[in-house]
Amino acid sequence: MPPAPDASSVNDRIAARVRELRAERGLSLEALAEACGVSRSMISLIERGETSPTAVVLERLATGLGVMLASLFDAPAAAAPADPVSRRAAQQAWRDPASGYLRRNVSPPGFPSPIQLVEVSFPAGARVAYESGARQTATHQQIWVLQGTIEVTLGKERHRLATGDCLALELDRPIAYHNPTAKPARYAVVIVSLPR
Amino acid sequence: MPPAPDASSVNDRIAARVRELRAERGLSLEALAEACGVSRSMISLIERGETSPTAVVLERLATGLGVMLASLFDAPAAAAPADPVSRRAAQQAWRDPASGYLRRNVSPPGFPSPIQLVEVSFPAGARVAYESGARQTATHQQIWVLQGTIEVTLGKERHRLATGDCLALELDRPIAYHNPTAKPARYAVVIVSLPR
DNA sequence: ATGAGTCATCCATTATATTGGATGATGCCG
DNA sequence: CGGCATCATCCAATATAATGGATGACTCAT
Repeated sequence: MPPAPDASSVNDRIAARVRELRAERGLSLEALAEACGVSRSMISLIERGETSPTAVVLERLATGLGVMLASLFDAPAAAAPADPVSRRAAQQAWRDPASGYLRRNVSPPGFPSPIQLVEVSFPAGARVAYESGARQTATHQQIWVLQGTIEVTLGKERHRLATGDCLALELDRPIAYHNPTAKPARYAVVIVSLPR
Repeated sequence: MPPAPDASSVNDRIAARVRELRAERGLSLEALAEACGVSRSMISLIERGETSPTAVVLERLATGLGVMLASLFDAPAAAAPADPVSRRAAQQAWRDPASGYLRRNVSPPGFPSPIQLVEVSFPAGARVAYESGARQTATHQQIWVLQGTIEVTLGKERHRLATGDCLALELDRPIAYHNPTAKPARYAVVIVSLPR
């Protein structure tokens, strides 16, 4: 196996990650070797990026370190979390001029989280529709009705949701919201975007 | 490297995945070998699960197949989506005998979604605490107060949340909930677990 | 100063990953 | 039918992953 132009990058990524994980757990090479059934010497070589571990060794390391195998290729985490709390008074709200619905972003805006939580107040009779578009990420949503009744149409599937009901979906088709009643409704949308 | 009890599983997972990906792209071993700079023979061995490829080989395969390295370990996709809607009446609720709080699982139970949505009704003065424990996944949460006031203590950080406020966190420390008021509170917990 | 313990790296050996050429099976065409 | 092309697997040689013991650096206690 001749050295490849990218060899140093994947082995170096693994090296940095294993060092990081071992340090976090306060383990010596010996202790980790016992925990995962890979020799001290091999772990040392891996941590210095001087070898390219096989899949079996990777899996053993992951198991011994208590992480998913895929995460051994992850870059180190960034620092300095932002404010984890968003106060209602500071939450950004936006009213759609066409339908009159009010959309409030509930989640703290600067905090690194895969979760986006949105509260929507939806007038009687209101209707709004979105094309989904092609995405590089998988967008998962759950729509939870807090008050009133709405209809959600995903592609050709229509769901009528009463207070407390919840619809889970992956956003891969056009989606439309409708309040078919004479009273306003309120609902929460939980949005999580994941790489495919 | 003696054969490990789990050796066949990771190598077999990779084998199935590479075969699947190559077939989808209609490539011969020769064509794939040229695309990714790994020998035909080696790809054949990998696809039959007869070897454990190193990280450098894995990365080359991923690049040549146009997928993320981590996805080479993926199991084949499951089928048959479940009911995407959960009705309030069918949602499982559970009352904690010690503190009296009521916990309702809002999310549709069988639908494959990374999101878990839970509604909690929390009596006046109630207090509940959890140790976080070591985890193989990163658990992200957002706690949104729907009614009343609660205090959430994450490790040594205490947050007082009023109606409409939202706290985002990663669950990596002990966490405690407290209702310091004379009125009941209600809050939603959005939980997303991601592989590390 | 000396001895013991801990830790990471070096060293020589073994195991196996990785390769390019050879081989056998299959299908197509004249 | 024979010849050719394509394809996956076999084979022997080379490269390197993976190991356990040895070694050197460092810290601490006497």
